[in-house]
Amino acid sequence: MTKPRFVSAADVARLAGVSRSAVSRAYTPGAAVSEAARKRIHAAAEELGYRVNRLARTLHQDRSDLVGLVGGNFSNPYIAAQLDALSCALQGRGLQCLLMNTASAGADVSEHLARLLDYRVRNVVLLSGAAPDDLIRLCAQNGARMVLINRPPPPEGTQADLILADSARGGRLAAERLIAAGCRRVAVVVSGSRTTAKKARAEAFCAVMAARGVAVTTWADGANAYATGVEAARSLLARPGLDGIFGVTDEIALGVLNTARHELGLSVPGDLSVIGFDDAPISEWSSHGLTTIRQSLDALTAATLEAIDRPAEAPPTRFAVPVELVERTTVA
Amino acid sequence: MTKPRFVSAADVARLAGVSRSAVSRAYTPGAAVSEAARKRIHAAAEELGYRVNRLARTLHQDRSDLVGLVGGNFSNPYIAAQLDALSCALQGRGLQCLLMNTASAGADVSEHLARLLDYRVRNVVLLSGAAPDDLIRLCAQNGARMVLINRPPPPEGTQADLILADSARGGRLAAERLIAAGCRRVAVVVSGSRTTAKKARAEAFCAVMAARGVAVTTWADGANAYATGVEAARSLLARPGLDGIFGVTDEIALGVLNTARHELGLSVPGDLSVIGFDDAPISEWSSHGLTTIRQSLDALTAATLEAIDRPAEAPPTRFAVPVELVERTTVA
DNA sequence: GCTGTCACTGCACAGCTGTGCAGTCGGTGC
DNA sequence: GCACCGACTGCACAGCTGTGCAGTGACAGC
Repeated sequence: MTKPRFVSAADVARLAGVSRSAVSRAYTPGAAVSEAARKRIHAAAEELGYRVNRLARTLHQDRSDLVGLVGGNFSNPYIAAQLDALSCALQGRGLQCLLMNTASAGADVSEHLARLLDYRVRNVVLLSGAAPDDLIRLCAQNGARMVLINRPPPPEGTQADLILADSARGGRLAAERLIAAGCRRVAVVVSGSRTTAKKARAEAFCAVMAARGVAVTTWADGANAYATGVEAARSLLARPGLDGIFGVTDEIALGVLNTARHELGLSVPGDLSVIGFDDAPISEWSSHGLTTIRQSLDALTAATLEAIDRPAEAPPTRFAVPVELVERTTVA
Repeated sequence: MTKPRFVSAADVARLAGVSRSAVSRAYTPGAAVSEAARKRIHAAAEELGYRVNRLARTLHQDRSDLVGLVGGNFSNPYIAAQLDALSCALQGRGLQCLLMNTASAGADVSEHLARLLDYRVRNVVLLSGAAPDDLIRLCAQNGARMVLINRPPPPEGTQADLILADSARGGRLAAERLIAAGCRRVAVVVSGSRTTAKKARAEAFCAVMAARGVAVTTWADGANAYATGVEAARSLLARPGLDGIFGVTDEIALGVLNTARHELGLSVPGDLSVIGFDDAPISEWSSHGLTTIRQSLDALTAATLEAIDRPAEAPPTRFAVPVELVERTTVA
């Protein structure tokens, strides 16, 4: 038995008794093929299980149908929701998603990411993690438009679309809400590897608090993960005094919330108010009811699509994703 | 300004003053190139931002480096965890993940899935959703090995590796645990679109209950989602009587759990015991503490890798993923 | 100086598709 | 019968890479 191979247009042409060009044309809308030939070709293709090789087709065009989706931890609830929404939307546009998990890259994230270019992706979308400068350069040199979601803006003059939730406004909303709840000693929890977006959320929060004369403790350590929130809560709440905590991410905030409630026996929002940022699907669950700053997933997805639709040579743009306070039950 | 294009080996050859073959060889380990030429070529490539085009390279080989990952809802916590682990593992093997979200396909899931073959994926891995017969045939005809994770086994004789958690044993473990807790009137919640795996979990559960003379109510409706658990709980617990519920998936079980506790004011496990299946990361969170049947993610990932490593012409295999009871706090 | 060896090097082709261009063939109008 | 037109059709090449094969040059051995 011969080793199974992919069926090619030549195989179909042989079976249908036409030239290979005819096969190609039978799959190109608007191309000149007789109805009879098209029917014979489709029948032969069906029999053999033929599918047009998009890889070879890409050689002819200047861009492929592939979009590189880069993320660090796809099990983060908000990232997962983004991934779900984005992959749906992209496929609706006839594009395919090439996934890239940076967690598997050891030291050389940069080399790992560059591998996306090996597949001639037409776009690279960064959902999390930083964008190494050489990757941005590489994308520009190859005409692959790059989209950064809530990532630090690249150095001046480099090509990359930015999609940014209004972190500063979000941070202010969170601060004002805690103040309205009567909090007088608060903390903000950021992950150690703080992206600009997360830093901006924290800084805007601190600025408002400073203006109102409220003392802020900053906890910055660990990954952007649930465990970080747990650790932060244990450490920050070891001694009483704190009455409000802002988790710079829902996942962190949920770690804080659960630890406060179930491990330390605090009443939220009775003893402590907790507020997050993102509005991940699970934040709404009745086990959490997390008050949080929502960055609209729809707006974020729409902006990404718009950025991707722009031609490769168009100048980079900046999209603003609106932010709003979602009242639930973790703030007094 | 000319339209930016991908840099090709010819461009590099021109700049480095060598033939295009030399460029190709400079990126092929073990090929005959002088050290001097290799250095010049790498320098030129670096300057231009050249990357080997894997799409074109694939034309020469009989398989690509692409693995198709198919799922229905990537924001399901367990699916997301699978995706995270799998993408990491595959990339460690030098393979890339082509994502396929079946949620974006309307009626023609089959056509949507077949599009994966357009990219000459070397494997198709189904994380959720059913495998249409024609897709299985298509994969076989093109020599792309197919891997089904907890999916219904395809018709006799078709080529597909099966990775199956021991659903029956899991269902039995769940039943026995509820019986040990003293439950006398129980329910099982399955989604409407029940896969064989989920059906098998429910059936094994029911069989044990029947053998012990315990009445079982079956709730089968809606998607495999949190909302299904919520609805089921509202409906099933409208009148008192039930003292144990088995959610065929952690996400469903969490919907039941949260609704019982926070909406209906029941004490779990005081008034009601709840048990799930999967052991998703969030089940462990102190806000839930869900007792559940764990299907080892490590074993599942390892089995998938093993299946993928097998040559295309090797006969299909069946991998068993062990299952174990994880005791937490939702069963008396 | 001649020959053989060895390390490279480049040509040419394969691998699969899309497409410009020229050619075929039937049909129509006169 | 002839010119013309329109609808197809196939050839040949482009697009990018990997590789067999022949060729080139240096160099050692005699």
